[in-house]
Amino acid sequence: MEQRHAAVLKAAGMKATPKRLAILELLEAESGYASPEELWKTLKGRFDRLGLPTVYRNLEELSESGVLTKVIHPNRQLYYYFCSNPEHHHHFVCLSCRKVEDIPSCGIDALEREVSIRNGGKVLSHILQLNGLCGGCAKKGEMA
Amino acid sequence: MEQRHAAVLKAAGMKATPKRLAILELLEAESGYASPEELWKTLKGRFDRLGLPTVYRNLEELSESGVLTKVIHPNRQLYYYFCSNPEHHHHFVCLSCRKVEDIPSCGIDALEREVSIRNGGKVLSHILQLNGLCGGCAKKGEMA
DNA sequence: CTCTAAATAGAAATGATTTCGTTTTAAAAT
DNA sequence: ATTTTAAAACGAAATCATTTCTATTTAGAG
Ligand SMILES: [Mn+2]
Ligand SMILES: [Mn+2]
Ligand SMILES: [Zn+2]
Ligand SMILES: [Zn+2]
Repeated sequence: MEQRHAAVLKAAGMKATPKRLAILELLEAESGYASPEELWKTLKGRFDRLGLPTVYRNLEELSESGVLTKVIHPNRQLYYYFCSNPEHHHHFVCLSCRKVEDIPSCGIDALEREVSIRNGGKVLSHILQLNGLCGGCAKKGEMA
Repeated sequence: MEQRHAAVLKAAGMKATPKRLAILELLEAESGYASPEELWKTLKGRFDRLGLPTVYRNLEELSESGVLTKVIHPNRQLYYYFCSNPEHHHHFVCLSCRKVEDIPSCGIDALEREVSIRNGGKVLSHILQLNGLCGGCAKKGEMA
C-alpha cells in the first residue's frame, strides 16, 4: 500500500517523502474529508517534527496534481479528500459527518458544449458538488 | 429602478437603506462580479461615511436572502453578482473579465434524486459553476 | 412625531493561510 | 556506498481578507 502511494507520487513528479505518504495513508483511511490542521494534529505525533505549513503545502500540491480533491465548504476553510476513482466524477459531501460519496455522471459535458457554442467561451474548469446529509446523518437529524 | 430594489429588499424582510440600494444599483450596472472592497472603494465617495464591514455585512445578507449570488473563486476571496433571473439556474463565470452568463438548465434534479434513492441521503444545496473564458476573452487569449 | 429594532461606524481582533530564510533530505549520479 | 543537488521541510513571523464589538445612527412602524 505504501508502494502504491509512492508510485502515485512518482507519477505526479513528486518525491515520495515519509510525510507525504503519511498524509495519503491517513486520508485514504478516512471515510471523509479533513482539514490541514486536523491532519497535522494527528500526524505530528508520528514525526519528530512536522510543521503545519508543510501539511498545507503538501495538500495543495497533491490537490494540484490531482491526487487529492479539494472540498468546497460553506465555512470557506480548506478540506481535502482522497478519492481513488480515476474517472471524471463529482461528489456528494455530508456537511455533518464529512463522508464523501461519488456522483458517477454529470451532465456537464453537455453544458460545456452549450457554453462554447452559444457564446464562444471556453470552459476551463467546473465545480459540481452536492451538499447535504448522508443516509446515516439524515436519519439522526443531527448537524455535528 | 430604485423602487424595484426597494421592493426586493422589502420582500426579503430587509430595510431599504440608501447603502443597500447603492450596492444593488452598482452591482446591477456591472456586467460581472465584484469584491466587497471594490464595491466599497467605488461607493464610499458617494456617502459621508461608509464602512467596509457594512459592505461585507450587506453583501452576505443579500446573498443569504437570494438577492445576490456568491461566486466561488479559485483565489478564495468573496465575490458577488447581481442576477435578476428568478428561475433556478447556474452560472458560467469568466476568470479574466468577470463576466457572468446564465446556464439555463442543469441536470441536478436528477442527481439529487439519485443520491436520495441510492443512499438515503438528503441534498441540502448544490454548487454548479463553470469557470473559463468568455467569448471575448477567449479570443484575446488574455488572463487579466 | 415617537419609538425601537435594525443598521452602521470604525477601530480592533481574528485566525486561517502564506511567506521567508535556513536546514534537511530523497533520490539521482558517480 | 558516497557525493551531489534540487526539492522538501522547518517554524517563526507576516499577511490580510474577513469578522467582531460597542457606541451611534436611522428606517419605518404605529
Ligand atoms: Mn470520488
Ligand atoms: Mn444568473
Ligand atoms: Zn453524514
Ligand atoms: Zn471574459
